[in-house]
Amino acid sequence: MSAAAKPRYQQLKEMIIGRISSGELRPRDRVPSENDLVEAMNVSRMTANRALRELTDEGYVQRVAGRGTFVADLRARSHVLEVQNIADEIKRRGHAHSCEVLRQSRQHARGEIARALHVEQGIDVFHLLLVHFENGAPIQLEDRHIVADFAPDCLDEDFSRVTPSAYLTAISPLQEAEQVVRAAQPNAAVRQRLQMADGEPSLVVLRRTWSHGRPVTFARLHHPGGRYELTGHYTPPGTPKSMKDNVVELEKLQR
Amino acid sequence: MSAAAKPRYQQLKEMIIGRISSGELRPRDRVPSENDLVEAMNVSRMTANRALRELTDEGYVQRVAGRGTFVADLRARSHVLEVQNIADEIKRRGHAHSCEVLRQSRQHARGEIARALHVEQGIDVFHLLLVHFENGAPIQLEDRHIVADFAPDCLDEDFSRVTPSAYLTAISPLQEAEQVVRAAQPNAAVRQRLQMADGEPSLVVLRRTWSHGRPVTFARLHHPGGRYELTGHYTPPGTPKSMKDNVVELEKLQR
DNA sequence: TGGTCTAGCCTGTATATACAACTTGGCGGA
DNA sequence: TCCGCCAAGTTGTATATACAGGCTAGACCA
Repeated sequence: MSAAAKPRYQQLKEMIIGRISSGELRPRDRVPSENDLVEAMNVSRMTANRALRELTDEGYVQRVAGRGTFVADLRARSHVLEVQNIADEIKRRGHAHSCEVLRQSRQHARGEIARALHVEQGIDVFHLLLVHFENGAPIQLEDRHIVADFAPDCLDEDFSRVTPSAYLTAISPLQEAEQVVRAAQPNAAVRQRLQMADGEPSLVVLRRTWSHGRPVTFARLHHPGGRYELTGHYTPPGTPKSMKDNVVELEKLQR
Repeated sequence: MSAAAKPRYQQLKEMIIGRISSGELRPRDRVPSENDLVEAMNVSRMTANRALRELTDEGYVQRVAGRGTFVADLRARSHVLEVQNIADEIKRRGHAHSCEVLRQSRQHARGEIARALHVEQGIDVFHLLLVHFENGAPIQLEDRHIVADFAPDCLDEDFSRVTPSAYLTAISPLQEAEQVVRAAQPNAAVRQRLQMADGEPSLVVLRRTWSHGRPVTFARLHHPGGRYELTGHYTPPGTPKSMKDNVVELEKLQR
């Protein structure tokens, strides 16, 4: 295994990402300044600057000239995850989110679930089934399996208060995600849970999430086609900040 | 308008992006080396290095120690656009792409189209309607409007050979894109064009694309729910390249 | 002719230094 | 007390310099 000497700026970045991931540094906490790093890590200021600047570009921290460097809000880097947390999305629209837990149990992984999570048949997994409501109307049926040893206390959690997504990212930051979006005809159970009209299609998102190099959770998210849509916005890298502000303006106009 | 002095590394980046956008520099062409820029632009090598390094991070160029800096293949930066070009996506799967042009006309923008493109009612736009086939099966109905003065020679183009997406990015690189994904029941016309079964839902992507700060095209892309799905993969920024290779492995395993 | 080796160019990284602009807190004067 | 101003700390940028390591073409030798 190549323990090849990594560049020092990369070492600095990984050290800081590690302290954020571990929870030692929390959003809005102060990150060591360039001069702190110069003294503590015995590097030049340009090297410290490069590390912090790249972390800024990557969304981990925010920097303000004259004030310092701070851990970014999770929201600020949510573009990586897009629709990560339905509750946040609903609140962002200024609506009320509520949630009903239908199932919260321990199971043995079988078939599709075992394959999706890359685990042996029969390994312990938790199964969650819950419905999310926006202003009282069902908007998402979340059918999620979680590798048991990743979240041992999963059965004790009250998921009507904290969404599984928020719970999981609190345990360990999501590192990779893969998702598939498709349109489908819901079966009777899904249609009933989501109070969907006859013939109304559903938008299904299958999402698998990795942490520390292994899949830890696999979710099937069903949404009523008439009440839900996925939105995305792409800005190419390298766009000066001033132009990005214009884009936000355009988005507002669109609404 | 603030002609505020931009940083010199940013000026360098924009100069090079401009030369790529204009077609003066084409994929695989050589980009001026750091020392070239030092002499030609009268900057220090570190400044030239920063400009080229950031262009590398952003996918515009590729650098090889000992050889030089080269314009990246368009494919290499496609992650920004995701499903940008259906033809490329089909070819990547090793399948045959073909396309039938149903309409290619000049119109006056009205209602929804005018609003989506941020133009006055009655402004000239081009309307394209075409069906894309994967191995002979219809996979996408593309209903696209293009601001006329952005692509004046649009009516002369043979879109059965070059997709509108490729045509548009050749005129000027896409700068921002916004998209909405929803599941819907197709109307009879769409269902017939895509040879969809009764009751089969469609996956609809609405995509609006900006260039130079203004919307230039608005597309409605209908797909048969049973034959098409959107996939996405997210890796957090700052992941060392070695780990990204692992992710690719996982993707392959998944297939 | 064919193989080897080296000079020269290129990127990648690291350091020391400098100046500008911004923010905050505290000091001092009105 | 309140206002203004300045010093210290911080980021943002730019330069000059240095060394390591990859790559290539052409010189050189057998």
